Amino acid sequence: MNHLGQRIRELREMQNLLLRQVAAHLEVDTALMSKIERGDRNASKQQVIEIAKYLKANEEELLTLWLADKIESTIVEEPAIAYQAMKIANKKLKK
Amino acid sequence: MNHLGQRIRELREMQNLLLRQVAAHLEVDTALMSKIERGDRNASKQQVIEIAKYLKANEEELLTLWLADKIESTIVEEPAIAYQAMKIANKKLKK
DNA sequence: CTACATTTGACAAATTCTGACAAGCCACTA
DNA sequence: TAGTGGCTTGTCAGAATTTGTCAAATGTAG
Repeated sequence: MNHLGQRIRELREMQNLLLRQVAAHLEVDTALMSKIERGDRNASKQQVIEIAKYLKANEEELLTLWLADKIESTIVEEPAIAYQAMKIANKKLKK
Repeated sequence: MNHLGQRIRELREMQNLLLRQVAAHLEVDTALMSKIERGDRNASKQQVIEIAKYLKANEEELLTLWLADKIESTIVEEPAIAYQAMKIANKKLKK
């Protein structure tokens, strides 16, 4: 369960591309690319940008999913207080 | 700028306690306690719980601030997309 | 079976985090 | 002025986590 990976896989399969091809453009192992799509590993910001480029996807969309995944992994262990904490974080954001 | 540290300092000073005393109860160096209050270092969850105990504070309140700080440090580098990402993360939370 | 794509586990290298220590700063007071 | 007490800061080693690769396993279509 991973927003970014799911979306990447969707985009990749829509274009009939192989993991190997995307991985080659990132200059990483296919195994790593597989893990990124499956949510076993996080992509770096730069990798997300490269993926967007290669898949002709909207960079901001993918980065947003990437950030959402990071936020989720931050709060996942504390579901009971996550909502309140997000409210506080959000308040700071508005400044 | 750090929610948890500010609150801890507030609580500590209201009770006229020294950094040294709180640090002793956590069994850490005073320097580390100073950094936690100033936001230079993150406290662990267990440390937050111990601090709440020692300062007779509401544990959930402090943990919420602690989590808010973690969320903030996740989004701080990406303010432009943070709001949208939080919305996505929040949606997942509701399930 | 073969060929190819993907997944998985294990690992070393790289990076980040943790807490301690020592030195420094500041305010107060003898 | 020197001394004291509380807090802050920089640096460091060890611990913990993350990163990407490799090799082997699994899946899938002819």
